[in-house]
Amino acid sequence: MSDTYHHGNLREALIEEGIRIINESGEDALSLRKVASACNVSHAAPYAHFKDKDELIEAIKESVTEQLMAEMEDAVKAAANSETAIVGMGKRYVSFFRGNPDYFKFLFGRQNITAHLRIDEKGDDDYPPFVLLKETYLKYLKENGIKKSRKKKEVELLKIWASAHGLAAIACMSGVIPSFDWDEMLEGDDLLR
Amino acid sequence: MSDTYHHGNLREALIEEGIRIINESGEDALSLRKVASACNVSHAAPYAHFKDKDELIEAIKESVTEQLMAEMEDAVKAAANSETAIVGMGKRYVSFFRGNPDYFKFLFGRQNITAHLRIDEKGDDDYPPFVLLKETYLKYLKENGIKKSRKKKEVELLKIWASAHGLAAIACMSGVIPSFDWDEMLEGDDLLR
DNA sequence: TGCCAAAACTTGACAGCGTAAAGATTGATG
DNA sequence: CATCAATCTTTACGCTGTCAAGTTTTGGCA
Repeated sequence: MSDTYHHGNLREALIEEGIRIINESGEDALSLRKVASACNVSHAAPYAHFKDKDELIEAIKESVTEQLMAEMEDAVKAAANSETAIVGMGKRYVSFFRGNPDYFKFLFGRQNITAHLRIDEKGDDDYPPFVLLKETYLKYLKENGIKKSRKKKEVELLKIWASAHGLAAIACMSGVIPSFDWDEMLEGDDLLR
Repeated sequence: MSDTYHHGNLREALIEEGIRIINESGEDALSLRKVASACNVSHAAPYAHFKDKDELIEAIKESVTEQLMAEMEDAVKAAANSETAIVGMGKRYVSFFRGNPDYFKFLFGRQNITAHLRIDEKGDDDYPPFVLLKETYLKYLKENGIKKSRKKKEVELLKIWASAHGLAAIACMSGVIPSFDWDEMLEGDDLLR
């Protein structure tokens, strides 16, 4: 078959099939050999386009990130000013990943934390650090006689939790940026209240 | 050797060696066979204690989480009141993972985001969504003629970034908690400003 | 005490994986 | 038309997780 020996667009096809497999079965199911055979190509063919599996995965991540960027740029255009643009971007960022949880797991990890965010509920397998934070927050409200609606409480709890978890994610999973002084950032309490 | 055929404490030994390997070479280097041979035991011996590799990994995660919990509980005890306890826990949470980045990667993912948090710097391979957020934030400051110290700007930027990223992490990587209404939470702007 | 079932561990085997080397096929270029 | 580089196939290797069957040890019961 003269028209299939040279695939013509194998690089893009591999990325596409890779994304499809991740969406259908998660990252663990992604193997070079499966992607190759999904493209009707031998298991070693990808090596003409990618140095190794990591390079294919990197290309897939770039492709997914481009989709996310398109959404965020859209939010910026739709915003009346920069301030609302920031909030809009944040919302798009969160909702993009909420609509594609497998993408987030693929880009950033594979753990499934369980945490009952609802104030009046709890689960046996809740992530212990979160449970501790939640209990302490409720105690804080009680001690100081603070009355808030359920929603307000949950929002506030979630904000604290997201700040800490997000900061840890950024601090630990960022490449080395030597000039940034984390200790200086953390010495005050601004970041966490 | 009657005293080594039955290891006596293989389960704990496997967990310990697993943690050691992760600390030394990262999660990718963790294989059942390596952990087993590090315990001077055949490659199938772990199956007497763990159903499969995932179950060993789960046990290792539990062990690491216990270490983290000990630190957080320490912070609670050291705090004068619940309010400072919250801030203290957040700090411990972040600093625990900063001191053990491999633990965070192991627990939550394997991605290395690159993002120049310093206002006056940038890198070619910065995570695009972060770059967009940063640029928009700087534009917002300029448009409104807001003057702040470098540090204040960086703190504020980091807070916004951490909120969004942390929320996405929580929203996407949490187990299903049916009664929690994410849409209700996200419909207002409280969470992101 | 002696025995026996269950627990702990070994050995051997299998399919799937990533990857390297060598050869076949193709399209483009001179 | 000849040639060469790019692309793809074939073959092979070691490593992996897992299973099945056999061996050793332990603990408890007759």
